[in-house]
Amino acid sequence: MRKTTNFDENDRELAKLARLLSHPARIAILRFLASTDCCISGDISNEIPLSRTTVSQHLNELKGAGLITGEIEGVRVNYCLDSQQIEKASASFDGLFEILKNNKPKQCNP
Amino acid sequence: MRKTTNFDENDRELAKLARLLSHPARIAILRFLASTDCCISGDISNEIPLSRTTVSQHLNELKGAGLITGEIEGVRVNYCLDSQQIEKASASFDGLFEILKNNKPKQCNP
DNA sequence: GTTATATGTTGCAAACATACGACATAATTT
DNA sequence: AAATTATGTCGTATGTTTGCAACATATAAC
Repeated sequence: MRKTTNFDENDRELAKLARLLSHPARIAILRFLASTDCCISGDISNEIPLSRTTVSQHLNELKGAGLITGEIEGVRVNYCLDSQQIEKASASFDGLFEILKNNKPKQCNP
Repeated sequence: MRKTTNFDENDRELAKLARLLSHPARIAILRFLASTDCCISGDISNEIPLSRTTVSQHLNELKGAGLITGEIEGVRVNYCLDSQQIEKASASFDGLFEILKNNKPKQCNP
């Protein structure tokens, strides 16, 4: 059914990135990681109004895409933003919006 | 099941916006609209490797969110980017990435 | 070595998204 | 008014995401 293969490689990449941001929990997680001056592991679960299991899954998706890293440290896991990947993601969105903003006035609404 | 209600209003709005960009067809549609100097209606379907029905649905989602407008003109419909909404969306993403980029170096990877 | 703590994994159900054929509508052309 | 063209809507099939409880693992504390 899903026919994403037929699309432009860049569009597909950006779509994947956008999907990561398409859930408020994942946005909240990213913001939380940016706000703490130390990388906190399970405390994320306390900040997010979802079960630990579900938060863990969201963390995994973010990690899978490379936006965050998770360093095991004894029993704990320290999650961090991957600044480079964040930068790349940011640039991708910028690239799209640059194109979208440069659309000329059209004949249909003069 | 879906518990998005418990989240920050801004995060929820941004998530909705991100969801729109989470499918390559919708990104392609937006880019196509930005690239044509006249707003074309069903020609979008020819540009997108999906059935007319499916493209119509994607157009509807984009219209529902206000990112594009669709002016009926006889038998045809002229779709256009809504520059103001695009600008707003762009600013929302910028706002998030601004926060994410300003994360200080953490103790966990010194 | 047992207990407590922190975390990850599995399996399942509900909700949501995607894709399309078939039908409906409505303006234009013939 | 019949045929054509452009578009939208409905129903339905299937795929994907979200959410959680229950179980598994593994370090640390006692």
